[in-house]
Amino acid sequence: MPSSRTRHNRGPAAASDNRAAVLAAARSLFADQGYQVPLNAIARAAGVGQGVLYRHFPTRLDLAFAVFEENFAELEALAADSGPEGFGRLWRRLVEMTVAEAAFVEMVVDARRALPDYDGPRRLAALLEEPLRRAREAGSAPATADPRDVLTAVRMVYGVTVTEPDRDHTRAAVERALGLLPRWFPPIPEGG
Amino acid sequence: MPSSRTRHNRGPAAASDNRAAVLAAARSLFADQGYQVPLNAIARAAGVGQGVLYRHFPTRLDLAFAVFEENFAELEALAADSGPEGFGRLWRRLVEMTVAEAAFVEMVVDARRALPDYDGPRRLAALLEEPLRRAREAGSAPATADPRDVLTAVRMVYGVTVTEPDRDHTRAAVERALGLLPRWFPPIPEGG
Amino acid sequence: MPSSRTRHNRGPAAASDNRAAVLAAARSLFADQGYQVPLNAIARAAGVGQGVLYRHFPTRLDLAFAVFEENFAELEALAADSGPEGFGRLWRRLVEMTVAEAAFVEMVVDARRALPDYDGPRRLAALLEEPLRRAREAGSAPATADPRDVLTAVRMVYGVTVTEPDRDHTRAAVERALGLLPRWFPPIPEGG
Amino acid sequence: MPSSRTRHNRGPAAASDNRAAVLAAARSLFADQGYQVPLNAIARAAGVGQGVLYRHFPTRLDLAFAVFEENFAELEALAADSGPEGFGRLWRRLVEMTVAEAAFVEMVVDARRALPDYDGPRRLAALLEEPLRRAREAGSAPATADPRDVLTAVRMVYGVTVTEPDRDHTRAAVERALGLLPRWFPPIPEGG
DNA sequence: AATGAATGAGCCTTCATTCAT
DNA sequence: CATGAATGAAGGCTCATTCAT
Repeated sequence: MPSSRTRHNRGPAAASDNRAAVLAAARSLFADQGYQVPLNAIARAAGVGQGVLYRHFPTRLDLAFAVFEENFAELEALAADSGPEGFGRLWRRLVEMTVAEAAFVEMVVDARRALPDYDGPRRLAALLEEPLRRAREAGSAPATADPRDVLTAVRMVYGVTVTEPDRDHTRAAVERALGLLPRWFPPIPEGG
Repeated sequence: MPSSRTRHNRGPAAASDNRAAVLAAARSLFADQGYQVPLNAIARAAGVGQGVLYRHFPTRLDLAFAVFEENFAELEALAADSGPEGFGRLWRRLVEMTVAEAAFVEMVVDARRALPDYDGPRRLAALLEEPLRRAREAGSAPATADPRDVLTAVRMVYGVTVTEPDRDHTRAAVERALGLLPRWFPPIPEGG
Repeated sequence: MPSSRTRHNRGPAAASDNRAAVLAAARSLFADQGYQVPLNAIARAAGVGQGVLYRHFPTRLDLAFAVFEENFAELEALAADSGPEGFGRLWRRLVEMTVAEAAFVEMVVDARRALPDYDGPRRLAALLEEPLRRAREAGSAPATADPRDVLTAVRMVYGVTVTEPDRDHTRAAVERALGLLPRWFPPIPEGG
Repeated sequence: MPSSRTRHNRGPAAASDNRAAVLAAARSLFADQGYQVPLNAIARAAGVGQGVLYRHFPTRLDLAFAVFEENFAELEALAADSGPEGFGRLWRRLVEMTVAEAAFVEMVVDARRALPDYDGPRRLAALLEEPLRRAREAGSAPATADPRDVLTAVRMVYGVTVTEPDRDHTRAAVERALGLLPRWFPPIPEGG
């Protein structure tokens, strides 16, 4: 009999619901408050106990991995796109993610520090390989263009994003930054 | 006779030594651990009590202002340099500072947030004005080159720096980033 | 196995015990040391960690509200008392509370400062209304007697209490003070 | 040769100036911020070093004694006043002091706690003796009126003063309190 | 398996008091 | 004697992590 004074323990069946709620809350708070947002704030926003968070995600990194796995998956899906526009779309999405979720980048940094053989950057490089090759073949990228350049450019955009105190100016700041990159990094379409 | 349990009070004459010790410790720890390093760690590293730090620098920003005022001064001195190479030197020094002391950039961000009329960015833009004008006249920068582009580029370099978990790779990562910027941003000379 | 270095985590079931322990410790220390007693002293006296105190009572005022809500409730119960003696009992209890728990008064002052629409004084005035009306009707209070007079008299008794350094003399000092008030404020019965 | 970097050490001749400056600052800050105002705030307001304050007044009590000795002296002068109005003036001045300088009362309390044979209250009682005797003889105070009643009444006024969060209402609150005291305590004249 | 409370270390800040010059 | 800096204890608050139920 559920106590009238405590929340319902909904049992094992709720586990995946809880996990999803934590992930959604984490994504939202990572985006709003950054990667270092207090974990208890995430649990609270998810409407679950602290224990649930730790059960599903023993460390902050585990949680961030799960949150941003979706980002990886989305990027990989986009990379599988065949057209000659593939690289452009991928780049634009990377920029959007960096702007909207700087925590994505911070997570990768944290992971590389904590887990020496974390493969995030390699995974990103790998998914960029083929679209970039096609761009080179199509002449929309120079022969020397390399996935590492793209990852570096993402880090550059990240730098502009996190040093902008006024969110209303972030887009303009990022546009100025993109303007400094080589032309083969397509700019963000207006209003995008 | 100084107590064996408390540190010696070296008297007011030590004030400037202590201030200098705090500044040195702060510079070192800002460089090593970033702008958000605990203030008590700085006091400890300087070999002074907490109170000394607060007496000299009531807030973290006051401390960072004092530490990085030297950076501003150095850059302004460099900017007063005449020759057509002025902008190149300034840019290289900005990059070095950003790499060695990412906290410099973080301080500016914090100041802009906390003190709406903080003039750091304007001061940087102002000192870039003249060297950049000369560079444009000498044809080593395009007519459209603007101090705001330079500040944006610094933020981009910052992004690369703080996302590099392995300090041994920072230089290579920054070089790759500089390679993506327009040619009028001179690269760092080898071994520099 | 609980560590020998850390206290036992008695689990959520202990929550209400802990809350009660904090309240009891707070009441005791408020009475002994006044409203400004360090919060960590309260946590220590309650045998709980700092966090527990902050979890249950995020601010000093929250804690004091909880402690002194009992006082309000007791006074309201007393006020519901019918007979013509109602006001006399209420007054005597108010005096006792003020003497034993000057922090009660200090809490109301703090609340008025921190929360402009704190209703403590209005609540006290309201509960006095009816008993005082009956006292006026019974001729034991003058027609002009007003709840505000009663609250003022409580503040006067408070003044005598907190300026008495020797607790053994507090009763005598308060009796002298009551002797200066109009007769419709019944004195404390001897030995009371 | 006075250093250009530190304030002038004005030598022994300045001692009494400094003492006076500290007293003036202390009176002002005691009145504004209460008896527990930080001592370094007093030194700062007086424009002297901490050491000066401690040299002249080793403890807070020593400082408060010196500040409020003037109050005692003023009251004693007033008490020497012969007319039948003597007590009334004395009482009004006591009330004014209590309202404007609650720290006066707090000092007496602190002194009684710290120095068991502090004679402040006796001194006050003594200076009240004669004026009160005259008032009794003139029929403006009852035969039972006693200096201890007056001191108690001061403590009552103090209670009203320190529990008033809004300084703009202090006068009204005190007037209500005076209205509850026996008639032989003359009220404050309007606008007084 | 979920709950949500407990713990305590850590950091921030203030201020009474001491003391070299 | 004055100066004014140094000290460090104290207290406030937060949050990562653990754990009884």
